[in-house]
Amino acid sequence: MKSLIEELQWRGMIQDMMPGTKEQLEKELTTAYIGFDPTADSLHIGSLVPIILLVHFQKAGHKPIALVGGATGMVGDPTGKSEERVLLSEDVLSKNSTGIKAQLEKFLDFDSQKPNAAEMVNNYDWFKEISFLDFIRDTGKLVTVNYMMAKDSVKKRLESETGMSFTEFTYQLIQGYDFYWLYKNKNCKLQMGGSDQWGNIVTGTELIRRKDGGEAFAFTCPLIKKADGGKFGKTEKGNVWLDAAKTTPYQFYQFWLNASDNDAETWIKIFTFLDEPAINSLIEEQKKDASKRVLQKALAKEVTVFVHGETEYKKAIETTEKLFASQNAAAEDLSEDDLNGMEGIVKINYPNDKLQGGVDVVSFLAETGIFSSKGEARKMLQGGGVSINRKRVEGIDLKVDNSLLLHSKYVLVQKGKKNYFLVRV
RNA sequence: GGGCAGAUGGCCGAGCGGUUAAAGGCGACAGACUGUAAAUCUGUUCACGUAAGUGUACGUAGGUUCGAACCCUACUCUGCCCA
Repeated sequence: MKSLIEELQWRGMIQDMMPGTKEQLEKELTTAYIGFDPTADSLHIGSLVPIILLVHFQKAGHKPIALVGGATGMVGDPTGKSEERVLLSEDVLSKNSTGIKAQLEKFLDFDSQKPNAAEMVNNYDWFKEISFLDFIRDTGKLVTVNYMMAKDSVKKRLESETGMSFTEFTYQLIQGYDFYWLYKNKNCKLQMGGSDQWGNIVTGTELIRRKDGGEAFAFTCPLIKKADGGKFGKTEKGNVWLDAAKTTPYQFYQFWLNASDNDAETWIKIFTFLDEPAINSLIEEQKKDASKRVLQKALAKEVTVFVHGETEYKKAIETTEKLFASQNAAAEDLSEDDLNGMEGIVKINYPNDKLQGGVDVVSFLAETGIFSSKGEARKMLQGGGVSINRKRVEGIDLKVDNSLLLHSKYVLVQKGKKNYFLVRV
């Protein structure tokens, strides 16, 4: 049986680790925390890694704490940012914190009967009590500016054109204090986070040592990137969210299914709970015939089920199969139920009477909102990027009228290969 | 308070009186190829318009000029240096 750390190492989820972390975890039930930034009212898949880390942690019998950064969010983490951040208002922050809290509750076990029940905290709760003077006397005094300036996140900004405000400079102290507070009040001895958080985390362990002579531990996981160096978790529509209202389960499923071969191999270890033999055999299979995309399918399945549940996953699969499995099949073969039952693709209503006399494609595409203007629709048509009922629209002279209706009710429009729209008249 | 430098399209970055809706790159979108990959190649990329074109746009406000992203003035913001 592998230890938790060994398991995470095999999955490629550990970048840096403080000495003694493994021993601490083997010694006793340990409490650990990860912070989540309330920069939006929903988490996106970038936050999935820390969530999964917490789940692994809890599964291994330790106690996870999810910290929502109500206070730190007010300051703004300068890490990885080349420019000063715009401050969020208190309203927005509290709304975001609430949204994030609700999502986290789905993934961790908060059953307070258990000794390792998960807990959720908001650092605003303790920071609101602390006065500025108290903070600089009790905490600021313990850390030298020299120490703080040596951090990468600070160094980079000092060298940059835009500089850095005092507010952001203090960020690491605020986050460091969080760790100290949790150590003191919740016996939390471990902080995890993305590797960009290393500097902030270490400030925390230093504070614990200097304020209290205590010993605390930390490890970080690598930041996820695509193999081609692109940003992870972005699609043509922007972020991939965990909230089904923002990113439908179908779109969510598609995101993972579209992972490149290289990415799929890395990601399946990180984002799923499949064990080593299972993953290895999938990788084997993938190597034999990459075109089957077994890795992508397994990855997409596991993650979709984890986030949205079995039922939504099944619907996503159904829609996927209808749209992609038999791509040569005529759109006319899709039954009315098929069309209507496709969850997650964009559905648009269009007034029937407009169609009676026939509408030119360009206006049709613009008026349905599939394209934001006629000019844009035309450009895409001329580039050959639009299909109606699975047939490429050649030229821009096509009239859309009743004869194109499937089941006298629907028009299936594709923008590019993967973006489907169902227009109902 | 004083001096210096700078502010250009989603980002980076050229332009320094007319041929500039503004080179080049990145990113994004689409096409070809394929496996709903990756890499590569091609096209598009301010808005509206079939087009000709029109409207906006080079920090903000004025000015000089037939004509200004480009020259002048003031202001705002940012960085650097000095006090």
